[in-house]
Amino acid sequence: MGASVIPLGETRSAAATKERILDAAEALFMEHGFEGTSLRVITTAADVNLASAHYHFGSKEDLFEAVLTRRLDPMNQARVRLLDEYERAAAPAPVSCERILEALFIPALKLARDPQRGGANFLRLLGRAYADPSPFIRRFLSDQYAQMIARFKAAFGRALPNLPRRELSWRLHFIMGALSYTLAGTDALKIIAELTPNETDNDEILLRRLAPFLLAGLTAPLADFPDAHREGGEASASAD
Amino acid sequence: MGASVIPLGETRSAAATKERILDAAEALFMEHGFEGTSLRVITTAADVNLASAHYHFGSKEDLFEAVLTRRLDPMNQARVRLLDEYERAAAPAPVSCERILEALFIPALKLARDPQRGGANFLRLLGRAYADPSPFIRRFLSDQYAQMIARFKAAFGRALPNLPRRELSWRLHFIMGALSYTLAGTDALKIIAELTPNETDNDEILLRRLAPFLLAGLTAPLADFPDAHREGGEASASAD
DNA sequence: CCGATATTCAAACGTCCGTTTGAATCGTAT
DNA sequence: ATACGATTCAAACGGACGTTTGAATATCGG
Repeated sequence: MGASVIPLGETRSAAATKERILDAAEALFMEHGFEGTSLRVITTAADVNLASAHYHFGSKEDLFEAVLTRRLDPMNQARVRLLDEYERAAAPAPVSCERILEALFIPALKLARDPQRGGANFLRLLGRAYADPSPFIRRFLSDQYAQMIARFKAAFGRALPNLPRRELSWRLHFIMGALSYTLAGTDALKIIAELTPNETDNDEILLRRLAPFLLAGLTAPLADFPDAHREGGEASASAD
Repeated sequence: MGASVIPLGETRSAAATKERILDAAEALFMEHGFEGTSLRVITTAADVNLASAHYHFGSKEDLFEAVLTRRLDPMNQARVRLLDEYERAAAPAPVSCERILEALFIPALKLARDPQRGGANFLRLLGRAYADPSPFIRRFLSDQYAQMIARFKAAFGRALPNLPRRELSWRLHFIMGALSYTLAGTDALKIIAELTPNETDNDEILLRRLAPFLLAGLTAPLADFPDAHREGGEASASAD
């Protein structure tokens, strides 16, 4: 469980308070966003005194980062660990793209299906954090993801030796975009697409549909436009 | 220009005030989000009295919707119009997927490259609105997009007659996800992917990379798992 | 059991929020 | 020029915000 370890000089009940705050904050940040969630509603939901939040976490921003770190850090570590495993198993051959995508998705899937650990709630919060304007959130995510992204980019580079690094960067960017957007689960466009709610709630089905889609994009042949052989689409654009 | 039309009983300078407010709100909402932007900083930036915002728009939420509508409505109308054109030109054959994607992208491109109309700023704001938790934003986007999405889904259905409708819905969902995420341009993961800033700022290059990626995903062969016959990554990851 | 430390608590701090008000000013048709 | 509606303005409203304080309470090593 990992969370049952009580740091130096920290009371058992204090650790429980911290976790109750984190749990409430996770659910509420997910529901109303960072700016839209006050410490007062968080501490009320956690049945904890308002000042406790500052005592344990320092500030609202620090609390938000703690909420993200609690689950994001283990998830990204699991991703890298899984990729390591795959690479060891495949050596000296490179790991296939399918497998690399699996290493990216499976830890997210596991988290999503573990209701005791916040699960889907957290992934939706994470997906929203990607699009949050606050500078401190962006800085935080950069730091958290830098290692993992670099690791996976190297792996994809070995799996796709003929794909220029530049193009690979783009495609990895698109993959993370589709993934985070899908995990965020904003229901606005989902409903429009006439997907049954049951379908989009089940993250497993969702990601298993997403993986083949992304795999095809990742391995797509190189586009033939070196830069601008096509002139900027008039309305009646004769598109090739 | 379209914006120079002054509605009944509205003074010329009043129309200018409304537009100054909209411009300032667009830039600031993009920068700090809905909850993180106060009417006071908007009206200060617009060099307008605080009460004017309420006089012209009623409430902060109404102002936000007005900011979105001003550009989103024409863009989506242009998309449908362009698709109509392509269909008329191709009839009785169905329009190709490439063309349909073009109809989806070109109006966004045109908007992005028109600096006089807010351009890229607005697209980033839009991308963020997709992930915003506020219910009124979600409801608004649903209403705005319902028609256009249905229209494009039908076109894709004709272009890909062998793709089950259900699968098409998913893939359209992923497309909108990757598109909105990319347009949002959150720089956190961009920088990680080691893309030069110059590259991600140029929306044209960006979208022209995205289109082939999405096209490949859209036309990918059907995944072979009806539900769960796939044995996934065996390495400690029997993800069921 | 005691003393020190960790934690909780109610209350208050100053600030900013969205919104409202009522009077002053502007623009324009008569 | 005047009257009238449209618009701007400074000021204030009550309330919610993040944070701080200092006393009260719980916890635990000695």
